[in-house]
Amino acid sequence: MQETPREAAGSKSSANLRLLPGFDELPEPILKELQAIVVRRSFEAGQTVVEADAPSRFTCIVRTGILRMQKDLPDGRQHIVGILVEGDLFGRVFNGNMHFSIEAATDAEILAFPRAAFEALLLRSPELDRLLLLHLLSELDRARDWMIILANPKVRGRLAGLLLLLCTRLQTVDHLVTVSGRAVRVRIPLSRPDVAHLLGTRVESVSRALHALADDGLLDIVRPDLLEIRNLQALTEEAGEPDLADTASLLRLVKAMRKSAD
Amino acid sequence: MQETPREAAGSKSSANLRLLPGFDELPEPILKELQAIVVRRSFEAGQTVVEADAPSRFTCIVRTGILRMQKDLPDGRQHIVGILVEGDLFGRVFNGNMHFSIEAATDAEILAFPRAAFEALLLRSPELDRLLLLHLLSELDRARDWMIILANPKVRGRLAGLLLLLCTRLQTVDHLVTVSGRAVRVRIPLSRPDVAHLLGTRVESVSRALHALADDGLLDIVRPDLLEIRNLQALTEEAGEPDLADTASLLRLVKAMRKSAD
DNA sequence: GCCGCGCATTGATCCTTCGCAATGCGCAGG
DNA sequence: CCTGCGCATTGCGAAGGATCAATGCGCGGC
Repeated sequence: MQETPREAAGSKSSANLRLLPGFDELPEPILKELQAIVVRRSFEAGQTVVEADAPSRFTCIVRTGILRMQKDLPDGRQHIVGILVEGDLFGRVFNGNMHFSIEAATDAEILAFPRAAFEALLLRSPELDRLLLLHLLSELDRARDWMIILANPKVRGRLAGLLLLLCTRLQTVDHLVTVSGRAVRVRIPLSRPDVAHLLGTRVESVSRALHALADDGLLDIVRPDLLEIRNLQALTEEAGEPDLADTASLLRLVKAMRKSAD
Repeated sequence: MQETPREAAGSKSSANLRLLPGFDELPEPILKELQAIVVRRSFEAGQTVVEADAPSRFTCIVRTGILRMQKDLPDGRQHIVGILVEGDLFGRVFNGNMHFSIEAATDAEILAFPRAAFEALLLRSPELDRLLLLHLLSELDRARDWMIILANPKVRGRLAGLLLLLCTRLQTVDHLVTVSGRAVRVRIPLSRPDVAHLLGTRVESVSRALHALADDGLLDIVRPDLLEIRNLQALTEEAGEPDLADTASLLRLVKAMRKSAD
């Protein structure tokens, strides 16, 4: 949030916090106070949202778009340690700064709460506090899922895992995951280099692994950034981790959408 | 905590909670209440502390020993997603269960707080709540550090990263990290298969990578589980991530101990 | 003291992936 | 329309790691 956003603080009223996941259960007065301190900020794809190790002056929620958390290595390379989508929360509270930078992977809009005010609110509202706690817990779960994906020795397996994770992670984001017939269609909001960094490999290997999966009929490559997963089951086995991403919920999604299509 | 510990609940009074990191700042009455509900439990190396996905009935703190968090894969393999040392906190609060199991890597003693009572206390004590929050944040940082290590394409680099992480992580544990002359001596509380799982590779590769580092003079292998790191700097470069583990604090440790040895 | 077992290491071979170079494709600017 | 640029893909030789098998080592049981 240290970077100068293209659009300065937007209208404070237009952001309906109640629509954010979990926020509908906050008591009315707390919502009002949040509403009063929130600042809306826009970023273009590629812009830096937070500099690594910079004093973090805001706690933020992603309103639209996709952000990537990344660590810049001394040799110039960078490693992605996670992505943030609609409704995700980021920023420090109470201590320290973030050890990674955050960049906009797509055009994005952020709701920012000045840190001091947010912390004060945290102390007064157990509900908000618990919301944050639960968020951190699930973030931790996700980080561990990611670790398991990364520990897969084969690029193919890691890629399969990543695709599954993205599917479940992007479910809630409009137009990125859709079900067509008996297949799941996914728009990958990351470039090939991004994916390669994420998986600890190179673009070429990603390309090869992806096409290998396509050749084996597990998925179709509609466009470089648009995949159609034809065999979720096989992909899960490929990843070697069944409950990795919440595949169950994905399968439910598929069934539900297939049923409604009947 | 569902497993039957060899020794049943120990004496409640003998556990001095104030000695735990962070706990000395809790207000007296809260400490008293924690003291009242805590149960001490012992586990032998290899025993299961918590079953994955089992209803988690306790929130726990490691008192002595090392635990490993691991995910059991359907094909029988298992992946380690983290280790817990003295003072670390684990267990769910408010929702869900853990998606990984916890095993004792060494003989271990833990302090267990019944979940319901602990949660009630959390709601009444902002200090305890914040302690948990901060703990989760640093746990998240660690998970991300680990991700970066795992994303390293070369086994050698991942191993270097793991060693550094272990050094800083085990600093606080007696007799595991010591400084002798200009070298750091570290006892690895994990077996080779454990390390291999952790790094997403096999025992053979771990062995080869370790001996390669030894051949290059970065470290000495005193015993299979006892390493003497001779060149922290080079090891850090090998890992490709400078502030990965808190190497700075390690260097400070080295300097401090060297100075005191003069 | 001998044996068997678990663990770490070493060796040899095969497969995967890396790393570099070249090609193909879409797109914006001249 | 052509050109240059960015990105994805493909090909190929070389390096690294996986895999299987065999050897050493420490330790508890007999």
